[in-house]
Amino acid sequence: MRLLIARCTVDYVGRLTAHLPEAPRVIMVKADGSVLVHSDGGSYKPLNWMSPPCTVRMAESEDDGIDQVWTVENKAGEQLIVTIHEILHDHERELGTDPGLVKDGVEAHLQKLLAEQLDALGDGWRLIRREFPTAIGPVDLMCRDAQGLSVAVEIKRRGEIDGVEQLTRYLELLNRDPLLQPVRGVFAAQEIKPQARVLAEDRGIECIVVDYDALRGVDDAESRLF
Amino acid sequence: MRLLIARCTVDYVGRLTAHLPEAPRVIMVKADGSVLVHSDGGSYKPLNWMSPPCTVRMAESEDDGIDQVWTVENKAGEQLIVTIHEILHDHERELGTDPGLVKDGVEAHLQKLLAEQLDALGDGWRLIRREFPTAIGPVDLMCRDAQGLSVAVEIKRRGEIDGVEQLTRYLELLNRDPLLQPVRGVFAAQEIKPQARVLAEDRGIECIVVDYDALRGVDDAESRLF
DNA sequence: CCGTAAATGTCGTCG
DNA sequence: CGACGACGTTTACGG
Repeated sequence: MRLLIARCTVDYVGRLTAHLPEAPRVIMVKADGSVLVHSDGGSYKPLNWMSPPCTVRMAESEDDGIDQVWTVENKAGEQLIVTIHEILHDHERELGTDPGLVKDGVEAHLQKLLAEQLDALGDGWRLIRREFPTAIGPVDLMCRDAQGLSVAVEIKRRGEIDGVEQLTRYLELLNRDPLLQPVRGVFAAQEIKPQARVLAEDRGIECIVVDYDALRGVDDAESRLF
Repeated sequence: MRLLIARCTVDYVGRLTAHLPEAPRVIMVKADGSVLVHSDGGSYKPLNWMSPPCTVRMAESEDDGIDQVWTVENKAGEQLIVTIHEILHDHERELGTDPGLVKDGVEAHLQKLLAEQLDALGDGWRLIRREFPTAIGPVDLMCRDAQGLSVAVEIKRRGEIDGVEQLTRYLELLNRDPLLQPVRGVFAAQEIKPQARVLAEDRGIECIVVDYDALRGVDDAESRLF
């Protein structure tokens, strides 16, 4: 890991072309050769960057007002050209590999909790399987309701239009299967946007807002019993 | 801008919870209070972060093996807690505001070029308007073909399934308008994924792969004439 | 390696 | 401020 603060000009030529006029910025060079150029604001996204795997070629320059020119290139031939006018700070250190991030609360957990607590979706439901496979991708939960009819459940953290489209595609396909049809759809999310709800209900898809904390609470309570 | 290299533990509690075990990492504190925690590899996305606007509270610690505890919080109450065990490097510098990035080659440009060179889509077409407004959003290009029939064009850099869905929604709506219908659809992109092509053609939508460089070349040549 | 779906997506624009 | 679509989306996961 090398950290530079430098007055620099940066050009990217690849999927698009982008140019950064000269200004002081932070340049981060990671162990895998990737390069990030950050300004002193904005979000976590760098102004410009090159993702690994890539190679860095660093060349001194004789030109007036230019200290070095870095050419960072990946396999696809995309290039990031960093022209360094003046180095203001330069520090390098080995960090080693990171143990990595542990996450909780993403869609996968919501799916697991709902699979264990189907009553949050409907009374008397039975789980056929999670990640029920279809030709165009897996259905989050495939169930049978109390009447034994098929229900395809699409789970999202935030329910938006594309989630409804996704479920619609599944339903269209599943309803061609004589062993399953008729299959109805349920769109379950912690939050459902109004547009998504309108579209879903227009297509006969039921919307259910689920409470992650409540599901987790029940789960924890059950865990403590055993 | 403050750059730290430190052995640290990081916890995020907000839209999800996430934990980083102790390890040496780079911590970037920007002028707007945002904090990024980077490892020495991966891509431009930090392991953990807090986006602006947010506030940082830095507290010394008496605990054994803990130097400082930072609590970064945003308006929504999401928290990033950085526990610093040992500072390995620390540097701070004012960078000022960045002049910002200049881009070229994105979808807007492709749309402009196609609007000027409709013959790349079909002979004898007339442009009705770019960004043709509908209740559910603007259609990239609304045209009339040589027979005077309506054509809705959806433009993408990379043509994938959701682009086809988007165009399908527009067509469904537009075909209810007696002044326009029948409206056919054209899906134009620099690259069209096989699945997207199958879905589009299944719905009677024509797929056209456009050559950005060629369009730009013609455009440049025309520009030089005037 | 391709394809799909998720993301603490982020970022711009427009109402 | 919310909604919506683009993004050099990036990233993870499965066949």
